[in-house]
Amino acid sequence: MRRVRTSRRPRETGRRIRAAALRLFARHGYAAVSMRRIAREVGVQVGALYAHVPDKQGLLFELMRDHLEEVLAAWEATPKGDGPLERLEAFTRFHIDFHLARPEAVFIAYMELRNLTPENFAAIEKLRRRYEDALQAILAEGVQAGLFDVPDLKLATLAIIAMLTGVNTWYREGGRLPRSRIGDIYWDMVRKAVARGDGPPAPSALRGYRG
Amino acid sequence: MRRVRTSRRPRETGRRIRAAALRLFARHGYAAVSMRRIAREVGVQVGALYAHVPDKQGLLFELMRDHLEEVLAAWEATPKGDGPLERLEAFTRFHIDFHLARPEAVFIAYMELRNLTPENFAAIEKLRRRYEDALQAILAEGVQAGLFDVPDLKLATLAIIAMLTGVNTWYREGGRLPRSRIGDIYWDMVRKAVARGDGPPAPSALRGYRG
DNA sequence: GTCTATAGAAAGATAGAC
DNA sequence: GTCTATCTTTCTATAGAC
Repeated sequence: MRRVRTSRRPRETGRRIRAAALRLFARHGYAAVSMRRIAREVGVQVGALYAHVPDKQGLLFELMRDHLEEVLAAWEATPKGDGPLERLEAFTRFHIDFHLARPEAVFIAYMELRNLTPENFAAIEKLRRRYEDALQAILAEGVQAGLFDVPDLKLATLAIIAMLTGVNTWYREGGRLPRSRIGDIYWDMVRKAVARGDGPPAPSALRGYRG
Repeated sequence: MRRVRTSRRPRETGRRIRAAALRLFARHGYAAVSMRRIAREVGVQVGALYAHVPDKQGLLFELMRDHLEEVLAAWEATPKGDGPLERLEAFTRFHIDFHLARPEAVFIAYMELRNLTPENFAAIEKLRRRYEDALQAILAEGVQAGLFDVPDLKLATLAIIAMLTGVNTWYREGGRLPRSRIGDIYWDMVRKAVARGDGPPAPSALRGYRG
C-alpha cells in the first residue's frame, strides 16, 4: 500500500487514535494496553501518537471526560415529561439506551477510575456526581409529591444507577431480548422499587399468599 | 517444582502474599501491580514469591476462585427461612453483608475478569453462575407461588445482584449510615421491585396522588 | 525458602530527520 | 505529521548460592 499524501483533515488521525484506545482500553484494560498497540491499531508508529495526545494518562482522561460530558448533554436534551413519574421513566430509558449504545466508553468510565491521577479523578467524579444528582432530584420531587417512597434518597439513586448500568454486563447484540424490551423490563422494576407500599412484598400479594 | 518446607509455619508466607496481592490488585488493578511490589509489601525479594505461587496469572485466579467458593459456601450455610419472601430477604442481607466484609475480593472478582486466561475465565464464570442461579431459583419459586411478579427472571436476577453489589462502590467505614441500616434499606427496594402490583407506582400511591 | 543476579522482553516517552 | 532510533525504566520469570 502506497502512502498517498498528508491528510487533508489533520484531526482524523487523532480521532482514530481515540477510537482505537477506547476499544482497546475497554477490552483489555488501561494498564494492559501499550501505546505501541494503539499505534499498531491505527496504523502508525508509536512516536506519531504524541502529536495528537499529550500522553497515555491524558488520553484516558479525555476519553472519560468526553463520555461523561456527552451523557450530561444527551440527558439535558432528552424530553422528560411533566411529573416525577414521567421523568423517572425518561431517566430509566435514557440511561439504558445511552449505555447500550456506548458500551466501551461506559465500561471505561466505570472501570478505570483508579488509573486516573488524583486531579483527573476529581474532575471525572465531579461530572459523574452531576449525573447522579439529576436522578436524585427526580426522586426527591417524587417523594415530596407523595408519589415515591424511598428509604434513603442517596442510596436509592445509587441503587437505581447500579441496577441500570448492570445491563451492560449481560447485554449482547442479537441476544434473547430485543433491545426495545429491555427498557420496559427495567422500568417495571425501577417503578416498583421506589413505589409507595408498606406491606411486604405488596399488600395484595401478601393477602394472596397468607390469607 | 518440588517444595521442601522447612519452616514451622510453611504456609504463612503464602498467605501473606495472597493478602498483599488482594489489597494491591483491588487498589491499583491486576495489570498495574508488579510482582516486585507484592514482594516489597510482604517483605521478601521478588524471587521468593515463586516458591508460593505458580505465577502472576495463577495468583489472580486463586484469589478469585477462593473468593467465589467462599461466597457459595457461606450462602449455603446461611439460614434461609421457609418461603420465597424470607429466602429473598436472606439473600439480600447475606449478599450485602458478605460484600461489605470482603470489599477487596469482591472488587477483584468483578473487575479483573478480563485479565484471566480463557480457561481460568471459564472456571470463574461457572462459579459465578452457580451463585446467580441461587437467587434466580428463589425468584422462580416466588413467581410460581404468586408472591412475586418480575418481568423477566434472568434480568431480575442480574438487576438485583447489580443493585446490591453497587453498595461496595459507595460504602465507607464510619460513613453516614450504620452498617446495620443498609440491609434494611436495600431490602425495602428489592422487596418492592419484585412485588406484584400493576399500578404505577403502586395502586395505593396512585390513589393518594390523583384521587 | 530466601537471597542476589540477570536474562529477555516490553514499557512510556523523546529527538531529530524528512 | 510521521518516521526511525533510542534512552531509561520496569516487567515476569528463572538460575544458582546458601
